This record gives sequence, structure tokens and C-alpha cells, in this order.
Amino acid sequence: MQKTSPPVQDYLKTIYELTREGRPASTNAIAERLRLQPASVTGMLQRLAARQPPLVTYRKRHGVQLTPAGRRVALEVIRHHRLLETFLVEKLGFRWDEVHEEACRLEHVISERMEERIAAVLGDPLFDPHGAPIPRADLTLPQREELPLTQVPGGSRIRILRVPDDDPALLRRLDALQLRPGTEARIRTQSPLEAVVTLEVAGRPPIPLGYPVGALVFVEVLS
Amino acid sequence: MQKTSPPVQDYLKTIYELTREGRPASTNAIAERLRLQPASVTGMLQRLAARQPPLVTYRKRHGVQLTPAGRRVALEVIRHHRLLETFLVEKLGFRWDEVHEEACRLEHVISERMEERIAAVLGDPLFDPHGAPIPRADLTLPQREELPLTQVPGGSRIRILRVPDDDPALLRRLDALQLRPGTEARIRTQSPLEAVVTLEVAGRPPIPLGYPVGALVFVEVLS
DNA sequence: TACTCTATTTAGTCTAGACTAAATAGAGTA
DNA sequence: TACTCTATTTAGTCTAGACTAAATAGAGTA
Ligand SMILES: [Mn+2]
Ligand SMILES: [Mn+2]
Ligand SMILES: [Mn+2]
Ligand SMILES: [Mn+2]
Repeated sequence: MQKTSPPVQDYLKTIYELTREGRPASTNAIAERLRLQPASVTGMLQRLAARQPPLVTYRKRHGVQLTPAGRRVALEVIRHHRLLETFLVEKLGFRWDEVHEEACRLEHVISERMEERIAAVLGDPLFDPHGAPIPRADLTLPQREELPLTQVPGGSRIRILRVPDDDPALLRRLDALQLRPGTEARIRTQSPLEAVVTLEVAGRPPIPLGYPVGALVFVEVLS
Repeated sequence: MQKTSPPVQDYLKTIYELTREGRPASTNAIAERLRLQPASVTGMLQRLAARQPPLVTYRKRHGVQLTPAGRRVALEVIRHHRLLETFLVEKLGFRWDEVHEEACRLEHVISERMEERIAAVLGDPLFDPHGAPIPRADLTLPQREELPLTQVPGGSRIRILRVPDDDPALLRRLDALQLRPGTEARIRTQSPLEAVVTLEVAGRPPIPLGYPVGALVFVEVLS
């Protein structure tokens, strides 16, 4: 792994996430995620593509994809991030809404040795506190079937697998509603036209979620 | 505490250590410790002195001292550093020769929240694995009588309090010789002319230490 | 086929923090 | 009182990574 700066690592991580569905990441999408000006992103993309070896393939006005070298860096940083989040929650008593920002700074400076020690004391976890998969030391990802809550038919029984990690206010709200990885629920109604999915958790009052939120909550269908 | 970059924090930490005996730190001494060119240090000292509030008082060709604001930043970073070293050894199973470099990167990015959590799980330790005092949350330092090994009269019984933290090879050697904080020994000979102090630890063969090393090992005199 | 609009790029700046090479202050010596 | 030597400073560069303002490619529309 060539030496990369924290900004470069955050770009690669963002591009990794934006290209999960196979299509190149756009300049503006990257700029929005990283809260930078699009012009700054264009400059960085050109530098990432010009590195030896190149970390992205960049086609002007068509967006970027990661090269194998870029993907390795991204997965390495994501492994750091998710191990750190898990460690902060499990061993240091952080709440799950406090860890993302801390992990986003620490992920760039921990050594491979520290990564290895953290993984060891946690017992090589495969998922972080938000249910996101933690790349293994060989950078492979644990696979499983996930569906966004917005795509599950009404009436299904589901188990929550994963929630978004970067919005502390939402995380506190989900926690208060007991919507955490592992929680089982029934889809009471699925209403694409109103863009609302309503959950029912063990006799508690029904919980309506709008699609912008529901699309970020991933579940497995139990029946 | 105003926002300070990692380089600025390392400068302030270094200046703190170089000015422990009250005299200003010289440009060259700082450059040597940080492995930078003296010209680069001059530039930084001018910037540190020009900040609002100033972090150092800088008299051209006479060296720098920390202002109260600069001292606060230095102590805050030193607290991070020493808590981290302790945590890495106690909770993550690092050896004492591995932690300095790791702590020197992490010290700049952990939040006050994380500092607080680490201190809590460690039980608010007052000394790090090398015996260095850890500034308390209010930035006061635990005080105690320390003498460099080179200044203890021959024949004295001593207990090792503190060893230098930044030389991994020396730390491994000291560990192999069982010269660690807490170890008790007798000064077999103190020879300023030959610049050697010889220690005797519990029936093991005598251990001669040259003054460049002896001056960095601090002890308390038992009798 | 020309026009419009938006996403993106280009051009030019700025800052922090490093560097090298050359100048110089001033302590100590002749 | 002038000279020498070393530590330090000055002057000028460079790089990464940000910014703003202006230009433009090219998809979609008239
Ligand atoms: Mn996160
Ligand atoms: Mn980050
Ligand atoms: Mn240290
Ligand atoms: Mn440091």
C-alpha cells in the first residue's frame, strides 16, 4: 500500500461507497459527501489518476472508479474505521452516535500493528455497531443478503441488519425507537405512493419511516 | 484551547521539554529533536509567536519559551501521549518499545471525550509505562523527587522511576537488563571521570551504563 | 440545427509547512 | 579593535490541498 494522506484516504473511501452499484462516482456527488467545492474535487481526481500506480480511473466529465490499488486503500481505511467504531463502543463505552467522527480521524493514523491488536481484542468482529460489514485482514468482505426497508413487501417479518452511521441525531432517534441491528419487526404497511413504510415492533406503537430514511435501513426478510 | 495542527502541537511539546530547566529552547535544539532544518524551525517560531494569542515568546537569536497558552496546549498533548502509551501497553498488549511512535500520531487526533474515556478505563494513572508523569485533566503534573543516575553517590540504594521513551532499541535493552520503573538496585560505582555508573541488581552481574544513557534514567535514592 | 442549462473543468490564488542557498549577528579570540 | 566561526535568519522555492470566478462540454429541448 503506497503512502496516502488523510484527505486522499477520505476521497478513496467516498468513491468506494459511491461506486458500490458499479457506476462511476460523479464530481458533484463526491464534493457533496466530503463538503468540498466541486473544483477542488476535480483537482484531486486528476492527481489520484496521475499517481503511480493510479488510484482511480478518471474520464473527464464521466466520473471516476477505483483501480485495484485504490480499492485496496479504500478497504484498508474502511477496515480501520469499522474496527475503531466497534472498539470505541465495546471497550471504551462510547455511544453508537459518538463514534463515527472519532473513527474518521483515527482511521488515518493507526498502524497495521494497532489494527491487528484491536481486531484481536474484539475477536475479529465481522460487523460494526451499525451493522456495517468489516473487511477482513485480507480485505474480503463478509457477504449477506440485505434489502432496504423500502423494498420489503408489507406484512413481512424482518430483522434489522444495518443502519447508517454518519448521522448522530438519526442514530439517537433509532436507538430510542429500539431500531437497532438485531431488532425484529413486522412491516405493517409499505406505501410507495406516500413514501412511508410502517414498522411494528413487539407490541409497541407502529413506527412510520419516510423513504429517505427507510432506504438507508437494511434488513433481512424472515417470512 | 485554540485549534492547532499536528506539526504545531509537536513543536510545542518539544519546546516544553527543552525548556524544563527554565532556559529558552534554541532553534537548533528544536530542529534536531524534530529532525527538521533550522531554517524551517525559524519560520515556525515566527508563526507561533505571531498567533493570537501567542503560543511562544520569541526573541530573535535568543530562543523561545512557551506562553501560558502554549504551555496549556503542550500539556494537553503530553497528557494524550502518555495516556495513549499507557493504554496501548495495558489494554492492547503493546510492548513498551512500540508505543511512542504510535502515540505520537494518535495524540493529535483523539477527542477530549476519548481522552476522558481512556483515562477512566485506566483508573486515572499518574505515570506512563516509562515512568513519565501524566498531566492530570486540569493539566497539573504529579510531582516527585527524581535524580539522574549520574548524580547518585556510589553505594546508594536506588529505585528506578523513569527511563527515556523515544528509543526503541534502548528500551528493549533496558527491558532485557530488567532496568524498568520500580526496579531496585545498588550503585556499585559512580565514576564521573570514566563517565560510567555501574548498577547491581539482586545478585545479577553488574551493569555498567555510560553517562549519555545514565543521564536519561531517573531514580529515587532509598538509602 | 441552434439554444439552454447544468455539471464539470480551467485558471488563478492562497496557506501551512517543509526545503536549499546565501546572508548575517554577535560571542569569543587574536 | 578587527577577525573568525557558528548559530540563526532571510530570501526564495516547492507541494498538497483547499478556494473563487469564469469558461465550457454536452445532454436535452425548442
Ligand atoms: Mn462510520
Ligand atoms: Mn477520515
Ligand atoms: Mn512517548
Ligand atoms: Mn506527535
